[in-house]
Amino acid sequence: MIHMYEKYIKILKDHTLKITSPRLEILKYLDEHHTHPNVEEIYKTLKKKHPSLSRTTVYNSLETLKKNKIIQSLTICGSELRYDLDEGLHHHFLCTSCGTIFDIAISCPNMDRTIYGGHHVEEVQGYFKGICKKCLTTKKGRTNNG
Amino acid sequence: MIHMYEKYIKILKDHTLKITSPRLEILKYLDEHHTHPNVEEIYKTLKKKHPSLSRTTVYNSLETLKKNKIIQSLTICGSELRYDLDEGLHHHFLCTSCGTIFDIAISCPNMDRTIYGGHHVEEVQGYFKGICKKCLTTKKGRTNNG
DNA sequence: TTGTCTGCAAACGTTTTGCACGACC
DNA sequence: GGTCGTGCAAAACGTTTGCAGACAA
Repeated sequence: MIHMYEKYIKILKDHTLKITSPRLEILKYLDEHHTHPNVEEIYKTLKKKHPSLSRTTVYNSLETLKKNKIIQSLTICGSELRYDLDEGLHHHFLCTSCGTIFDIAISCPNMDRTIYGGHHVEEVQGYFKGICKKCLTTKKGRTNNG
Repeated sequence: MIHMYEKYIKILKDHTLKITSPRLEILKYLDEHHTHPNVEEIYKTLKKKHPSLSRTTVYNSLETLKKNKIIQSLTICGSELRYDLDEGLHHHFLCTSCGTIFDIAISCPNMDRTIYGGHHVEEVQGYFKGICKKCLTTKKGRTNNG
């Protein structure tokens, strides 16, 4: 795989963004890890390969990618921002037992409307909290990411 | 009105919580201001009447009320926490032009289910972003709370 | 070469913590 | 008298800013 970054280079080019190492790495990371990581997770992981990487750059790059609608951010329960590839309308489920965040592909007619009660809706985010399937069956009272 | 706090005293009693001045004032404030205020707004307003009030107490009281499902917290776009009386399922619309947060009483069949994809859903939050009715008609490009 | 991106250090705003005092059953 | 709530100060946390030097186009 000589061109493992080709896909991400194309995405950046399509948005007329400059091709930089941090942007490619972050994009690759989010493409390969659909775990809705926060800044710290992204930073720590990429820092291993690229020791010169700074937290500021991670923040900057995420902001740039977000503005270009390549990625999206989400926050559940007022915790830190988490990031996700922006791949169409989907919602998020947070398991309060294991801390995992799942994507939920929900089709809800009311949530697709662009006008609601006279307001023009541009963005929709749905957050669900509860106990995930896995934790329900194992019945282990685990706390966060266990 | 000798007993303007009676309503809030009852709520606290019903939850076997101690009746304290900060709790009553915060509850009263949220009941009278459905503007989804943040901690600073609540603190600054109540501080005028009760100069000895501390920010810590506001945080503590909000946390207690939240744990007892009397109020709920919300955060749109990763900004600070905002608070709201917990009055059944409703969602929130943030106007990116004037910064106002509206309640949206939406009835979406998929969002009322307690089991979704095998996961047990305990809480649902829907966030909508866009331009509100008022800003659409006045067409004034205002930025935040103007 | 020019404008943008990176990376460091410091600042910032929000929230949490540790602790002593005070109120209430 | 013991438990719980309050209020102060300090710390922690996630994020933003200012700036100098590096890099992509």
